[in-house]
This record gives sequence, C-alpha cells and structure tokens, in this order.
Amino acid sequence: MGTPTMEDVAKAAGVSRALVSLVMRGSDKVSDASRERVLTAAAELGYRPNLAARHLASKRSLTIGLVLNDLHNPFFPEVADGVHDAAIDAGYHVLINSGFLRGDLEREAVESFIDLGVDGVLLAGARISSADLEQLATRVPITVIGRHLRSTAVDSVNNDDRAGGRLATEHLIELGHRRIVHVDGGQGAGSSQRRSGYTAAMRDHGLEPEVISSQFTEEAGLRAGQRIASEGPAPEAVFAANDVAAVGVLGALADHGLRVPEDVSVVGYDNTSLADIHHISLTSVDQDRRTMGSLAVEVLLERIGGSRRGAAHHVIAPSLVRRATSAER
Amino acid sequence: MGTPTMEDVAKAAGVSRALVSLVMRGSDKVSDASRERVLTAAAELGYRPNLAARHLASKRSLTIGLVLNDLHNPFFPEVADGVHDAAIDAGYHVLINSGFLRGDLEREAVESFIDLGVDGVLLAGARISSADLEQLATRVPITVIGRHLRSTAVDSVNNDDRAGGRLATEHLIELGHRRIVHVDGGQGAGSSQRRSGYTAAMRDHGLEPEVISSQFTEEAGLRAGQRIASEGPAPEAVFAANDVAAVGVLGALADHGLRVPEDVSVVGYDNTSLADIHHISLTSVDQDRRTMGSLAVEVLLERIGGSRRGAAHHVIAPSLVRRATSAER
DNA sequence: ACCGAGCGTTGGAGCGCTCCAAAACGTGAC
DNA sequence: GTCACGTTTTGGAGCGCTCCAACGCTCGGT
Repeated sequence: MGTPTMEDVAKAAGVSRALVSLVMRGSDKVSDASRERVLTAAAELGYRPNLAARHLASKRSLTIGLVLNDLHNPFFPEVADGVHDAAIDAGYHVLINSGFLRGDLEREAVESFIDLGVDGVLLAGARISSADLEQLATRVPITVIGRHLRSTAVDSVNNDDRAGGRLATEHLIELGHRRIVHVDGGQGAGSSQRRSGYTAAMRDHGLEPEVISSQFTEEAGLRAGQRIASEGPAPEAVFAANDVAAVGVLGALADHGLRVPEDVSVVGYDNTSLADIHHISLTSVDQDRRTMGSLAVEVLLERIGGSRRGAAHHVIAPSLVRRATSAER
Repeated sequence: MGTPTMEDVAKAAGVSRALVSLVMRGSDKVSDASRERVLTAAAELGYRPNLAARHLASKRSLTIGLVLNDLHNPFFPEVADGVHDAAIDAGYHVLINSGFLRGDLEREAVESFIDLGVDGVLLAGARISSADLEQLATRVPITVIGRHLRSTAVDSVNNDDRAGGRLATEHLIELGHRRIVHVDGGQGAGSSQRRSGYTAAMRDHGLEPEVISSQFTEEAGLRAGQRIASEGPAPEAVFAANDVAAVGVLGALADHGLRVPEDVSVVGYDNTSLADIHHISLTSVDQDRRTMGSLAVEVLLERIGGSRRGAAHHVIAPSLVRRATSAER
C-alpha cells in the first residue's frame, strides 16, 4: 500500500473516515480530543489529502490558475508575486501556466485549468480574443490583469495608462523639454491610452505631439531610436511606451553618439527590473504590479464567492520613478 | 445541469460510458463508427473530461509540475520553453509553480504538486536542501535542472560549468588579456565549478588567478565592480560568474569612467536576455537552456515510465557568445 | 451445424474524498 | 429516572472517471 488515505488515518486514530474529513477541513464541530488524535495519526502516517479526490467530491479546489502571457517579460513576475501573496492569505493555491505569447495557447491554458477544476482564472497580459474570453467566462470566473475591457462577465484590474502617459510627458515638460517624441506601443495593451495621455499633455502645454509608431519590443524600440537619431536634429526627449522599447531607444541613441540624459532624456513605462538595472537606470512610470496582482485575486474571489453582482473594473493610479535617464534641459 | 459528463455523452451517442472512456483515451479497439458518434456527441455537448476524476481513477495524470526557483530570474523562462515543448510532444501537460527564492516554499510547491497527483516534478535552480530532495523523491519522480548532485534517486541536467568557466577565461586570454579578475557567485549553483574552470585556465597559461568573492546578484556585482575600479589599477578584463552580476560590474565600471571594452573587457555567464540587450551587449557563456529543459523532460519521463534503473546525470557543453563587451587588448 | 477465436462493447467495482441525514452521546431540568 | 436538546460522530451515497472481467457478435474452419 502506497500513500496513506483518509481511511488509514481513521483506522489509526480509531475514528470514522468522516471525522477525519472534518478535521482536515478545519471544522469546529469536532471535540478537541478527537482532533488531537486525528492530527497525531495523520502526522505519524505522513498523510496528505488527495487533492484530485477532494476536488471531485467537493466541486471546489481552493486553487486559482494564473495564466501569464509571456514568461520572458519582466512585467509579470511581480504580478505573480502579488497574486501569490493574496491567494495564500485567502487560503488558495496558485498554479501558473504560460500563454507563450499566443492567444490560442492562452486559451488552451485556461481550458486545462478548467479541466483541472480550478475555482477561478487570472489572466495577465492576455492576448486572447474578447470573444473567447467571454465564452470561457461562462465556465469559470475570470479576472484579467493589464487589459482594458468593458465586459460584464469578466472582471479586470488595470493601471490608468492615460494618466501614466500624461505623467511621463509632464515630467519631461517640467524638466524644460519642448520637443518630446513618443515611441508608441502599437497594438500592445494600454498603448493607445498611453499615447492619448501623451498627446493630451503636449497639447495642454501648447506643444506639438510627435508619435513614432512602434511596438512593445526592444527590437522595435531600437528601430525607432535609429530613426530618431538619424533623421534631422535629435529631439530633446523621448517617451517610450514601455521599458523594453525604451531600452531599445537607449541602445540606438548610444550607437549614434548621443548621450543620455545630456543630449536626450528618455522615459519608459512599467518600471520593470530592467529599468532598475544600475547600468540602465531608466526613469519609468510605475504601475504597482504587486498590488494589481493582489487586487485581482480579491476581485476574483468576490466573484467566486458570489458576493458581487456585475463586473468590477479597477483602475489604479500610476506613479513616476525618476532615475538617471531624464534630466533638466 | 452544469458541465456535461461522460454519462451525458454516452447517452447522446447511444453507447455505454465505458465506450466513451475508451474513445476519450484514444484506444484503437473501438470501431470507427462508434468513435465517430462519440466524438460528434462530445463536440456537440462541449464535453471535456474532468481531470480530477481521471486522475483519481487512473493514478496518472499525464501532467508534470515545474518548479521555478525564481520567476524574476531571466534564466528560467527559456528552460520553461524547453520543458513545455518536450512535454507537449510527449502528450503531457505542464503546470508551473514558483519557489519564490525560498527552499521551504520550493518544497511546499513540490508537495502541492504531489497532492495534485502529477506524474513527475522538475525543479529548476533548486534551493531546496538535498535531504528534502531525497525525501520528496521517494514520493514522486524528480529531475533537477541546473544543480550538480550525485543522487541515485534524483536525476539531473546541467551544463558543464567548469568547461564554461574555462571557455570564458580562455576567450579573454586569446584576446591578449593577462590580468583577468573573476567575480564569483558565492554559494550559487555552479559557482564553484565556474571558478575552478577559471583558475585552471589561468594557471595553464601561467597567469595568476584573482578572485573576488561575490554573489549571483546585480547588487553584489556592483559592489565587486566598485572594488575593482577603485582599488589600484583596473584589471584588463573581468569574468563575472553570471550575467546579472556582470551587469552590476558594468554599471560600476561606467560610474568610474572606465570604458568597456576599451579599458576593460567583461564576460558574463548564462547568456540571458539581459546579455542580448543591445545597450548592454554582453559577451557571455551560453548554456542551452531550452535544450536543458527538453532533456530534463526526457529524463523525467524515462523515470516515470520505469525504462531506466539508476539515476541519470546529464551534462551539456556550454558555448561562448561573443558580443560587444570583450575586445582585443 | 457447431465451436472457438477475435473483436467491440458493456456493467460494475472502485479511486479518495465530501456532505448529508441520522445515530450516538452527553447534559441539565424537571 | 426521564426527557428534551445540543453537541459529536458516523454510515452511506455519490462526485466523474478508469479498468477489468465478461458479454454478445461475427466469422472461418471443420
């Protein structure tokens, strides 16, 4: 006989299987004496409840699935930290899966979580289509992190990208810069809001917005930076739609002999670990990812618990982290 | 009634539940006609097998658990990619968990995987104690990635850190450098082997090894770099025990006005995404992480399948990726 | 016409647990 | 001593699936 079962513990403790079950679930309608004996027996046998059996019998698993759209992106680990903390506090387990940057794999990851019987699913940086999302949400509670949507079936947690775009831009304006170029994030999540925050801030100060359409990758940032550095006189500052792209810009500027921040100031977005590297030290807009992760868990648990009708869409305020790549004109 | 069960499919297809089970498991002893009808019925109902029930009944889950010691470390995503690919090929699912840099949480992650009923567990960058590891291995097949051990119960997949240390050092020697300092990785995995590779290479060429004891963090690399740059004349080259530390060194050198690679060449280890950032462009020793991940899955499946007696300890050869931080003297 | 083999199919037992209704066990009041 | 009530404990049904032994069927050989 392999791993001990509840039956074995019951026998060892001289009680019924049902009582052991009660103890394992932390019920308070068990006498202290019995609890003691069961716990001792369980410890002696090295008993651990079989989760598969538990899920099957109870329809709930006290587990939530976290789908990260891309393990390589330094944006996600911190979200995962927040998720983990909040979940543990609430007595839930977390299982992680990667979408490997593909909407279809993301969908598949969610489906396996459903098959596994998780109580809810968290999607971070979801690429999946809205239609798929709605469809999946009929089968399991879902909360999305870092994507703006107005669904009634799916909850979301976001940072205010528009405010963040404005924040970055106004920081540069305050430093005395007038010609500020925005390297945008194309179809990336939050990209259009960040751009609109930038544009609004520029207009408010009577400045002319100048957008280079790009993407959320270093490669794209590099190309944008090359254009910036080679076409005509360099601008006074660049606001890139995320850190990775900003680092690309940094590389291109250096290649062209432009000094940062003496010649050009650069600001990124996301405040990932990349920005904090001493050798890079990138000024960046921070969205408190840890808090976003925790908040997402709360929201998800509310829906799981049924303590809320309708969807919740939280938006948290971003803040600016000033480092070495931005300076006074 | 909620999600459809096998019973529902059986009824809809006009066959027995057992037959549906056979079809779902891809058995070949089912007539084409029956298979067709079952599949159609299943598709119509949107049926998906309940994994919890399946695990419970079958004692196997076709799932492996992957425990990453730290989600923040750019070393792991690529390992995860390799694991994922190989697992999918073999018809297995992958579930990920983080050890959050703590041996105890790592242990806990493995235990939840066991409770969940995974068929095997992969540990990447394990901090867990060897004793715990051995103990856990009695309950589930385990393969460790990136840690040298000589256990008979646990398999491992590694790169040849000693050869890698030698590789980096000889690269610098070939470039004409004589005074090469090694910033080591303290207690980190593979650190002592890398150091010994460095020392051996130096001695072989009649050079004096010079080791600064440090750690696998940027912070530690930064401190080491500061010492290097401020105490006496700067060395001609630095070999740091991993990329993160190397990036720290890079930052410190820049702070002290030392140019890389004109004044000092720098080589890292791991060839993480960090090294590949254009703005950093760090020469680094590559251990093919993707291959390591895939190989680890193979090794694990061998043990799960019982097709091997005794432990397997694979060591793959590292290679040097030359970038902009190393140049001729 | 009969038998056995081979194939496809089926019912039933059982995986380890939860949860409910009911049994057992006090306890205090009368 | 009895009764009613509250607290603990228990047996059993059932979660959705797998797996095995056994079933019915068809078919070829004699």
